Amino acid sequence: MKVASWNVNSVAARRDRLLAWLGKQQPDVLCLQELKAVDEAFPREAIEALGYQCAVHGQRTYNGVAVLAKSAIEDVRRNLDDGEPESDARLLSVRIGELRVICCYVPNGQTLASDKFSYKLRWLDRLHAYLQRHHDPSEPLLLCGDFNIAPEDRDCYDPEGLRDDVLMHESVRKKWRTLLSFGLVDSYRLHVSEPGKYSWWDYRMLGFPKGRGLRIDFVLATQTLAARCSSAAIDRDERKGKQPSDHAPVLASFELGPR
DNA sequence: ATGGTTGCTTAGCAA
Repeated sequence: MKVASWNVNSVAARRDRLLAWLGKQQPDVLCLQELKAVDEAFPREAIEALGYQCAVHGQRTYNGVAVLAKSAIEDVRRNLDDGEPESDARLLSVRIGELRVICCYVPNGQTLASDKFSYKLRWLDRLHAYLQRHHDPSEPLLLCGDFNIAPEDRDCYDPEGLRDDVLMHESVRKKWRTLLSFGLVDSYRLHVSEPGKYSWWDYRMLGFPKGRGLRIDFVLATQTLAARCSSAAIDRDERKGKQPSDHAPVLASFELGPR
């Protein structure tokens, strides 16, 4: 089973690239973030024509997440479901056979002093509580998405210079460690240990050509799945060429034969 | 050199 996560930065702007990538990579499951489109504007028919089912949680202008799958999607749940007022479409949870897939778009945080940053920290607390409330670490569960966190120095092109960046700050990394303490493993680091592997490069300041990236997109797996993870990759080539997203897709494959 | 890009929505915000 091939799983991928990709922040497309507008599903309308990335429509042709998305369809071409699906046709080429043929993932069994794809989590999308930053649709920047309402449900009605999602290119459902074109994606279904490629053999996928779609669960979409859209929003006008900002945010928006979706899960695509080659087999049946069931029990679709939206948002963090904790009674707090939520205007952002940032979380979508689905069941695909025995597997639970949660697609998330963690708030960026903008600047350390902003209200958006305290919202980010609180949102990560709420996500951890959501996992504890609805799930058990013994389940086959994947948490995929744009976490807007570079967990370690090897995930950043300039760890010293960006120590106080909202993607790097120790307060955010602490939330990351708490989140993974639920019982989640970063599938990419099961297979690749070297630094300099990134999933996002800023459009500004020639970020991609200069290699100024961070690894902030992940396929996280509970131990039962992590034990069956046979490969992981970042499709850096997808960041190249005309009108790319600022994020590259991240991939992980799992051997889920009869047990 | 304190900028720079992209996308959505139309001048300002978010990333």
